Amino acid sequence: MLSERRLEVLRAIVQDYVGTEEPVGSKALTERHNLQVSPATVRNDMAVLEDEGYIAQPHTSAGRIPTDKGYRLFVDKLAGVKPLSSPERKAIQNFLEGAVDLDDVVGRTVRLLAQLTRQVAVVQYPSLTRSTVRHVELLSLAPARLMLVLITDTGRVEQRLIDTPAPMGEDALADLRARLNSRVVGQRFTDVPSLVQDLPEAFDGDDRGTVSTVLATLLETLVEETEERLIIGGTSNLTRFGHDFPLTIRPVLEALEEQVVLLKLLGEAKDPGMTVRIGHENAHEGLSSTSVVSVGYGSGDEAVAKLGVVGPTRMDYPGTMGAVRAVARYVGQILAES
Amino acid sequence: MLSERRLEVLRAIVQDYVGTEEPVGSKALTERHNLQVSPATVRNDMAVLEDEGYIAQPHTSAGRIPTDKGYRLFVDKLAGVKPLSSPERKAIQNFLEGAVDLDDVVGRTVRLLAQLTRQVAVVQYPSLTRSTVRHVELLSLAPARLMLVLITDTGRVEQRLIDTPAPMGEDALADLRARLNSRVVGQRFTDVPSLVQDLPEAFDGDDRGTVSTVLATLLETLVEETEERLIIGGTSNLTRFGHDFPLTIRPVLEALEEQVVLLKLLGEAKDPGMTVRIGHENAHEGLSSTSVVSVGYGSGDEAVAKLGVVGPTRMDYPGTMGAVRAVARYVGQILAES
DNA sequence: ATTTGGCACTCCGTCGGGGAGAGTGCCAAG
DNA sequence: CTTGGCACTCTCCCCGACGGAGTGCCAAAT
Repeated sequence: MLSERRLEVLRAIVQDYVGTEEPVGSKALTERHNLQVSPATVRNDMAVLEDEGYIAQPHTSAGRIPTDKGYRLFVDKLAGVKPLSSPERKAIQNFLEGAVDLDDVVGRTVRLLAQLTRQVAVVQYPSLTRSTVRHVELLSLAPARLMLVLITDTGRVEQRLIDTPAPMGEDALADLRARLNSRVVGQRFTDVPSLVQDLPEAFDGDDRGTVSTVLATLLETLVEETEERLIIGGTSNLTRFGHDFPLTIRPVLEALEEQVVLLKLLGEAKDPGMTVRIGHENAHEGLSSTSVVSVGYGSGDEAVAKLGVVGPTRMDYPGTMGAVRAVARYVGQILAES
Repeated sequence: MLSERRLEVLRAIVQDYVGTEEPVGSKALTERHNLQVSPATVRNDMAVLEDEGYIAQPHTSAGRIPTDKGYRLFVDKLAGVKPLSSPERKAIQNFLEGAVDLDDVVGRTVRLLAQLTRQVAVVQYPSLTRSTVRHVELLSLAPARLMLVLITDTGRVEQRLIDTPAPMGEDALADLRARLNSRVVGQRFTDVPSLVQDLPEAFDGDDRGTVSTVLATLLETLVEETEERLIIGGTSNLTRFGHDFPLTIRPVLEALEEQVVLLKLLGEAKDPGMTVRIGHENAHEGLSSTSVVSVGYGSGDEAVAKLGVVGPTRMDYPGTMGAVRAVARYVGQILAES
């Protein structure tokens, strides 16, 4: 186990390196932080920290920089979550409250998060899987053509065109609409299949086939759209990445364009609370020099989706974590209200 | 007026510079293109071209590179639009045909365009202004709360929550729904206001106020959502920009994040056909070293939105223009079919 | 009048050497 | 275990030299 002072040295190294982006040496450390020891002592501690793999030196006779393992320890043991200032909180609330619909909420959130953290922000749309049904609507567009509209409690709307095997009368359609809604409104998406499977039996003749088609499309929509959407923002913050970034920034931009990668990234964070994945802890290779801070958010107690930021491993973890957590809370409030 | 050969020299300079990204000298030119003259002659021509402002040299005794004016002449007079190869066309068609809904079409288009041109692609959603109404739906969510759903002929769906001054009966609601649809279905969005303004008169008492509220929201949606949406893709291609790109790439990324800027950019291209804006021709400062190639697309004869690419002024104009035009055509076809 | 070869000149990019500076590791003393 | 001292190692930066590519101009040729 590392002694108290050595942990303190590690904390100081992380803080300085995050601030200056330059390897930090023993002398500078003793000056900037009032460790009550001499540079020589710090050097000894650094040697130990390096042996243990928490810090490294880019070249012999350069200062030290934290390794992924060092950041991990810093995040787990040494750093708290920095609460936002009260003006910041106000700004968040004001900014989010102007939103008119779900798209707008998500759009504002991603911009807000990018601005607050000065990093790349990622916001996942509220998942259908954990949502409930607010309403199902069936519209007759043409004799044998229906449109199915699905509205969720988070305000998301999905629509599908259905070509039916046979035309369906207005009465039967109204009947189906009513039966459908009475069964599924307020229910979770995952429960819908079992709730509607016997519906065709209430209809006769051609209508029975039509109802089956409609239900098939509905279930298909539930499955397909479980494939989640997300949006990103603040990519221009990547240019703040470092001096060497031609090589660094490219794979990151590529990874960010692959929604699949991002979804997996967010999905891997099992912890319902905040998750921080540092450098190589991210499975994706292009993100091996970035850290991802993510957290679930939702309209109620339960998380319906995730949001987070992607930035260089050398980031201000306490501040970033504070911003991410605060934004998630406020978005949750907004969603609950609407 | 420039002589035939001088134009030929300019063309050669543009082509070489686009290929090599390096200033091109007189000797290399005569070797690579079989101009039937000596380097010395080419040097004289270059001096003239430089006087006229078509080319410039980064430093004395370096080769020449085209200026914005040079590219402009190249695009207007010297270069055609390079048609895509037949496998490319096939690939486009296959890739776009798998799309299931409008979001998917637009998403696939932007990825396709980015991949094809290896540049940043921008695709605007079909505009509501020039669309027609396919259906309007009103749902009762709660006693005094309605949801308005608007479906366009391009498959776009907009929804709005409405808090009404008083509850409305199911019958009155059905009546309103029927009247509304009979008036506006198939009509252009711009014509809707005049077509519905007298609708409240058909209702009595509380309902009249409710109807007015609904119509107000409908008209508001038409106006607000005329503010167009767009998506971009292929930002990682920016890393191909040049060697000096830390400074170049930043303002471009920032501009791309400002949807307003992009919309204005596309909007400024008045020509219904293809428009190429080169370097400083773009009003936005951050885009002064980029060119924008854009074209309208639509489901019928008329353009309903635009798409295009943003890349360095040093780009392969014929190839890019060919790809942009081809993609626009195929997307138009897909939209017309659905 | 235009084209061509020749030639001197300019300027960039690169490479190697020489400090200066920062930081380390180690050692011996406190 | 801590501290001061000291020699050592690297990096970074500046400088000057050099090679090369390309130009501009001129005088001769077509």
